[in-house]
Amino acid sequence: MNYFIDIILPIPLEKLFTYSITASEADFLKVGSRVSVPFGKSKIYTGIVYRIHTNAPQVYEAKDIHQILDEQPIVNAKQIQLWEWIASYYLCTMGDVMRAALPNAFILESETVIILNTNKTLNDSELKDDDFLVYEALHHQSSLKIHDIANILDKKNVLPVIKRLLDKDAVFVEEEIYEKYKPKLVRYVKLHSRFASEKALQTLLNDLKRAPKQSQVVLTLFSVSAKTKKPVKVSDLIDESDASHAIVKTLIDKSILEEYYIQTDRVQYSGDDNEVSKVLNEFQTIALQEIKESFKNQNIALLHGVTSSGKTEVYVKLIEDTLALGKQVLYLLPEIALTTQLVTRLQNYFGEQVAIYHSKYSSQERVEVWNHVLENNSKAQIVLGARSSIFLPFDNLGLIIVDEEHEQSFKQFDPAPRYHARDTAIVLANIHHSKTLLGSATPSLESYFNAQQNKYGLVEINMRYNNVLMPDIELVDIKDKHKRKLMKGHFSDRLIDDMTEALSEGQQIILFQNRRGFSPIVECNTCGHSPQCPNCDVSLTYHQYRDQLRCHYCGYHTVMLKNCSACGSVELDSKGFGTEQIEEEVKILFPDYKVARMDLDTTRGKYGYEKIITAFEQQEVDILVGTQMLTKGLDFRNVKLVGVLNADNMLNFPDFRAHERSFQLLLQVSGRAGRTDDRGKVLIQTYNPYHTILQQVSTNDYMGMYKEQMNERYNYKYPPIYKQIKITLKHKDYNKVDMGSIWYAKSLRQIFGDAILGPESPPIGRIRNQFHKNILIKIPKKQSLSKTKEAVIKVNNSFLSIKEFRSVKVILNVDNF
DNA sequence: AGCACGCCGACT
DNA sequence: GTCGGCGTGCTC
Repeated sequence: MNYFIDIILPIPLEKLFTYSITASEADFLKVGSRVSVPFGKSKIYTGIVYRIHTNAPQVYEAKDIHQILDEQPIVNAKQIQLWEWIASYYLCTMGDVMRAALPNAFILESETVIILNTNKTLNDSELKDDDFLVYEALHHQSSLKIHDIANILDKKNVLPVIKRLLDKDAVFVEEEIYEKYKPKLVRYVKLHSRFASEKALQTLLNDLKRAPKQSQVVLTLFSVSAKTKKPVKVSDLIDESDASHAIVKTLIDKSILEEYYIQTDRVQYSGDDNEVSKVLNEFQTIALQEIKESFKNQNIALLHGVTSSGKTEVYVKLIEDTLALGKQVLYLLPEIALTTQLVTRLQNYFGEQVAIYHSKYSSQERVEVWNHVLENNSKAQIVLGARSSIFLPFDNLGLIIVDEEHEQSFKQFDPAPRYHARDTAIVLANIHHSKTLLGSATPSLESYFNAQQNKYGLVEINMRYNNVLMPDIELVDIKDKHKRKLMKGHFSDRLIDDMTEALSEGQQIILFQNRRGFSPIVECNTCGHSPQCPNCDVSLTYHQYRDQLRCHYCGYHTVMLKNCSACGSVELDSKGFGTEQIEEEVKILFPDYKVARMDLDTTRGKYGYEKIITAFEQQEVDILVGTQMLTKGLDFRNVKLVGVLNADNMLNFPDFRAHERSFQLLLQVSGRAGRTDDRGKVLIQTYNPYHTILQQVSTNDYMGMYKEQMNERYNYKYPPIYKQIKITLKHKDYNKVDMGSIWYAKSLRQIFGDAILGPESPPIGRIRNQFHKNILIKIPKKQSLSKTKEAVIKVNNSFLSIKEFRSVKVILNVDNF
């Protein structure tokens, strides 16, 4: 009997690939294990076993596998089920899902190495210059990688050189693969076993009398191990005994000490004993009861609790209950909220049982978390993670919490799979027959709609913790202030007055400036020209801290120009205002107070974010100026005043969700104000104080916003009433995308009629030298989603089979919001 | 996606 | 004349 396996490869191809295996391999292998397989001419890839069977492929001969990489599967059946759902729902391949799901270190790829053939000596004159350089280099280094050779020759295409050397038998090539995950080893020492007896020890101590340093190290070793009753780390021993590495090394060389290694975790929790969870107040208790009640009949509940109503405490109780049942908990958060106080808080309650998983973790650290979850280790009973943690190998999830459920960062946009972690989490929970709790102070319309339709249970908390009052939100009409000359820069007299007052009372202030679409742009005062990005259709934005012009889309940057590139005039002015400019203005208005800025530029680096937060928490900073980041999961005690410098730019953003988003964002920032007993104050500056959204924000009227926005969604056929799929076509040649998108839209219209919008050029028509076109499909709720997708795939396949369009990149984005 | 093969313009 | 551009086709 011949055995075969179908495997998933991490490449965006629809097909699975079939390889041949031996009977004993068939016996050993399990679905979900990794194998490495030869793929194409020379490469070796990592694949996941999807199916083991005995049906030989008909039209080709299956290759043998290269190697089995795991003794036990690293992916379980439930995960494969989830992967399949993602691939079919979000219109991507299993390979795409695999790449997103596994930590990088699990995906091994081979690297070609070039080795000198020592049995053959070549005459230098037989070789070309480049060939000779490589040949020479190989005499010094036993092997070279393609990349090394490219460096030596300083050119990209080195394959012809290697080919010539191969033809001359001067070198071999080999494919090398190596395990990327390396366990972290820590060096320990103990006294060599030959001194186990009392007598031998005495002799040793006598012998060491003439080496005081060494003897001190040995004595320290005794005292440390007596005190801690644990193995002694070399690093601790050196610290304790005040000795050098050299002395320890001598002792090891003399076989007085013995070294050994223990594998440790890269991420360790080293907190104190766990705190007992807090007693809930009456509103929280009611909410908890209602959630439990709702879970009896429904699998999903939406917790709508105003800012600082203490949702976290409710979660903690639910987590405790789930753990008591011996089940795992997944707690999803937007990426940025993970670096903050909430993590510490949960660790205080649950200590070692909390594992954290997000993109700032190195690939090695992720493998460790993955393995802990896979083994259902006590160290990973609660996983606190960003969207990608839905891919961890859970086996018995009892509860998934999606906190800040409305956050758009749960949706992955760029590489496929373009999944929404909240929606995928619900599917994951179904697979595990577990419960899902969505939480937010400003739920997304789709979730609230689902709750209204009784698809989800709905629980509300309308009181803030400790009965703190909701902040007083006031709209400031800056059009009027401008008219009456009451503006200083971007600050109204009202805002300045309130700031002065708050500062004089020793309280802190947050100023919020949404940067999106409103960055400082340089404009020539003479001709009105503003410098554009050479690769994208956008104006460059000015960054003061480096005196640079930058493009936010492709990363292009250049030094600030001295003259206008169009007319040569020296009168260049920066228009618009970003956080940097606000910071400058605050410094001038309040020179006696300390200002800090928090945005993408200042939070770069692993701890950039924490540093600013801590400084603000410790009240080293009086005024914090920042972007969206400020809204996420932060809890400051002493903030009296929140100022929004301009609410209009986000309201006018061309997107059907702009109003919903603005509402959410403004209420979230407002929530930063007044978290202690003093009532907080929020000032929102706007040119348009009668805008309904702003009115709804100022009265905290979620229902009003919901009803009005839903009305619009009905009228204009937008989600959550209609489903939508966005199709983006990209190409560097404008005519090609243009013709392609017209063709594509036409074919779709033949099936869906006027449910098709476009093709349209997006507001920014060119990014990284690629022209974009968008087509939108609006799907009524009653229309079968799977049928629709089948039709889309059909159109897509015929599109790709047209020769002229083959080079056009097509992106299918399901639920592109 | 990568990678090889193959055909055409711009330089030592 | 070669180098290197990218269009095309294929991967068990």
